[in-house]
Amino acid sequence: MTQVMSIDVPENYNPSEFDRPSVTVDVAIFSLVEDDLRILLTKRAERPFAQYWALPGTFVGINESLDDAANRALADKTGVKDVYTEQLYTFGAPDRDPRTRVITISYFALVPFTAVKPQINKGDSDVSWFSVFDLPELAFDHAQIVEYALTRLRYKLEYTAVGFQLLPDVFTLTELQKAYEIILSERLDKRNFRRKILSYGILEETGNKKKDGEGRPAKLYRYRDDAVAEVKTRRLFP
Amino acid sequence: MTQVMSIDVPENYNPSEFDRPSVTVDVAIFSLVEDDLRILLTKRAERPFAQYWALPGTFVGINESLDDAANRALADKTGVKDVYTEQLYTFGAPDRDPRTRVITISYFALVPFTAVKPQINKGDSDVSWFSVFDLPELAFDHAQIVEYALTRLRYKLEYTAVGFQLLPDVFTLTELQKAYEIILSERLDKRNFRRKILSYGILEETGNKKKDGEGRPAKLYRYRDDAVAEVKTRRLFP
DNA sequence: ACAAAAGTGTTGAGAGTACACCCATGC
DNA sequence: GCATGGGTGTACTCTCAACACTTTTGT
Repeated sequence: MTQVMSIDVPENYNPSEFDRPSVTVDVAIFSLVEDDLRILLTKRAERPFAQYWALPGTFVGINESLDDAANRALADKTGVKDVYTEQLYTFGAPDRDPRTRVITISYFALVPFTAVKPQINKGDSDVSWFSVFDLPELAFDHAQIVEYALTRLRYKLEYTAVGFQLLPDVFTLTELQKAYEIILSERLDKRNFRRKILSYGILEETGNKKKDGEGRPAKLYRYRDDAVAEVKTRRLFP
Repeated sequence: MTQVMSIDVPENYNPSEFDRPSVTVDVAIFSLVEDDLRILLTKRAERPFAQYWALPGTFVGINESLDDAANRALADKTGVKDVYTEQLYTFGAPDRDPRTRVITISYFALVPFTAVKPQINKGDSDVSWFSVFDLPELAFDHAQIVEYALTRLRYKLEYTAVGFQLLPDVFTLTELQKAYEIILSERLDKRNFRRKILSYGILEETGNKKKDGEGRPAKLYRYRDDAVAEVKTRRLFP
């Protein structure tokens, strides 16, 4: 059924020795939706993958950097660019994809929900947000990747202010605290939280106040332009 | 000059879209030699690489896990197995290797120098230890990988007791402290160091004492068997 | 007895945690 | 004027850093 054509390969071609693995990137795209930490999953149209949700991913182009591939996968599903992404870990167990050998470099991305326009592209039958606390069964080893991504996200919150990447451009400290509480699944003390976040020195007041809803209007903050670079340089570990 | 043969490929084959990158692992192998932190480098016999030292590395076999490939590269150069290895980061800039597209998953390894028997294997013209504080010019982006590996190693020392991986099976606390001081390039307080290391609870006394040299004999310690697993689970971050 | 390295405790500073009340606004 | 969420300070605990003398052995 599959039609074929011929190409030239070196005389000493030996599939078992020189076959190359496929290389993909898979991106755990986090966002805050309705007071819940959610992740964007896709379902492929073709069998035999129609039954499992999977992380958005793509093959790495032959002249494309890994970061570019990750950002392309991200933009393809969400329409957003210029958000926080970071390489996580590379998964390469020989049998992780039953079809063929695939090595995948995992990334995580933090996107403000207000910026997202989920898109169903060619090859996908569906794209949807799922709570990380109530995930469906995932394809391949993607459950492991999500767990790793979530652990890393929580860890980063402890010693950086990366949380604001999930919020709109301007936000109140209460909104930021709520984001942290959702991700860490624990209550935080308001005074201690504010002291800690402000001590990082990466937020600045806009001078404006939020005046919807009830109660006293809250000061609006934005993060300094150089905050992203600063957070990224503190990656290390793992 | 190159002879060719033909194989079948799918009809829709499109080199620019489906060509696969090569995938390698490169290993930063650290050891302590003569009160210095050193790293094992190789020089390839073939031109045009005869002029640069490079990290030991290898292609990832089509049915081989990434960890297995890293350990194979390690055993190939040093003869050691079962030492501490950990995946670091994956480097994939399109032009990092001028010959062809190569994505490399970097690892670091900590080996006790007493266990190493450096070996010159096929393809190598030379294998040698170099101080990480005085490196020659390296091939590709290997200088960047070494810098990353060293940063990670130092970071891990701050919150784990991974340093004993560089020492023989049994060692004194003074020897362990010296290892830390060399890696971190700073003096440490003896009492604070001992309190901190022992508080991890991963060392145990052997009951023996070291009786060479002068002065009071020092207690010998070993690390608990489960210490490696414990250190590994604390990887995360970056 | 002396040289040489091992071993051991206490104090002070700073970071992190727990905790309760007043303030500005809309209705 | 009251309901709603915003904003603020202090005391306690624990971790980390600084610091000097005694002990055990070989010669």
